[in-house]
Amino acid sequence: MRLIEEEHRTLPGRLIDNLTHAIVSGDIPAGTKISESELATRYSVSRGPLREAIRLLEGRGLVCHIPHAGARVITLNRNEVLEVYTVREALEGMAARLSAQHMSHREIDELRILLDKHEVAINRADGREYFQDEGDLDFHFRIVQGCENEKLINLLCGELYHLVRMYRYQSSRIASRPQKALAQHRQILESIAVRDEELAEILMRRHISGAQKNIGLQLENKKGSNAIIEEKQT
Amino acid sequence: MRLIEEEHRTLPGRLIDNLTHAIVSGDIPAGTKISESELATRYSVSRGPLREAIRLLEGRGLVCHIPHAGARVITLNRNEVLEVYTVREALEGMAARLSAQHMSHREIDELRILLDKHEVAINRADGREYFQDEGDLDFHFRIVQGCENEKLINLLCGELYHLVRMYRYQSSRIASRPQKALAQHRQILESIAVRDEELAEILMRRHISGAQKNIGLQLENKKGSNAIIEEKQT
DNA sequence: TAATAATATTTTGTAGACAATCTAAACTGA
DNA sequence: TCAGTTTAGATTGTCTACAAAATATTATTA
Repeated sequence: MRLIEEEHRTLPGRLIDNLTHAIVSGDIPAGTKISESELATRYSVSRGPLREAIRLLEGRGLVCHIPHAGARVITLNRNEVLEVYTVREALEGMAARLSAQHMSHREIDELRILLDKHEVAINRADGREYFQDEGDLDFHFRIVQGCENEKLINLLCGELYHLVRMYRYQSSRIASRPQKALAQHRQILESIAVRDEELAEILMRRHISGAQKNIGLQLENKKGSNAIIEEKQT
Repeated sequence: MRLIEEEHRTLPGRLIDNLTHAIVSGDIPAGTKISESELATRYSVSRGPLREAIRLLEGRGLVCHIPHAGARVITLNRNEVLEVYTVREALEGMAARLSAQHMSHREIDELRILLDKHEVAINRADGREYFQDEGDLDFHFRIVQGCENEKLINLLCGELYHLVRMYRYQSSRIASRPQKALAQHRQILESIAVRDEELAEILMRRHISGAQKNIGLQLENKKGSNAIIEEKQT
């Protein structure tokens, strides 16, 4: 695994992208210790730029660093996953409200088309959950993009998005109920279409809160399984 | 200005604290270019640890970095300040809701005492706005602490808190209306005391939304004054 | 054999030197 | 005088080497 050879960028920049991707996609699993020397040789760079990249990731909260002991990919236990969803509820609720104010008719129409595609995918029943999950992210992603609040977009599409993806890869797949989620997406979109901010926010919050409950139940049993995973592929 | 000489910590760690404080307190004003060599000599460290600290701050969003051109302290224009307040509204609203669920009677009583202190400070009319502003932050700070959601606490007391402080130092002082704010704080606290989550969230949101409006009006006139401040004390 | 102490090895922290890039100043030509 | 080019300076990017700390290993003793 070498660096994606982009033309002209700086080493820390490339490392940041590579590491971020590796972490959120699960290539470097949660809890893994990050060995500077090993990664340095793997990416064939010296430790300097690598340390900078790690520090940036630490600032973004993807990695936690203990002095003289090195950095580890963060681990989300059940409680922390639920916390993330609470934050999402607040933030995406607001995003939905703002999108109801700002989204163009064009964007709304495009979203309708997107949801239609999801429907056929689901009905074809080839719908491996993968599709629905990615579709879910996609829908939420677009709503967030529509809110026209840069700060909100960065938080949601940056940090929190990464955490949610990490969790999805980390945990065993969820038996989501695509039809239900799709129906809720439709409701949300229509409330945005008629510019009902209040309703848009409420529906979005209910939608995410429901997902949170499902996840809470699902993680109920395997309480012990969230211990830090050690030494697994540094 | 040298490093705060703490016993045993690592250089990047100390630099992070020093720089963060310098930035949010306005010692290094918004927009300032961050010169590696100068800061390195000022803090008497080599550029390595300094670069790490800067990268972490970049990850936290306090600093923005352009390859081969160096890092600058971020600047908030009017619109961005308002955006931050929108995010605060969503997040602190949720925090108030959670605090209504989780705060202990003891914490609530302590907050009542705090508000009493604010009242005498205001009535004595020695209330330089400083007191009220810090008091305001203090109140909000405690509500957030009471929500028992680590993620939420980190976002609010970390990133956003820094941005709000930065803005306060950056802009000319605000003619806030301490009495009105205090009354709202009292309302919020009482809704928490009776465990009315719904009301607590609504009141908190209204409170912050109001502050946002004030700031919007205040920044109305001096639209031009938000240009990036250049080269001023690197 | 088990627990503790001492040593060895690995890993992180820091500094300084060199290379690449950008900025700005000086120069040339019209 | 102004535009464009070239050169000089300063700044950022990267690497290697060394110091300090933590972890792992071995040795010693009860």
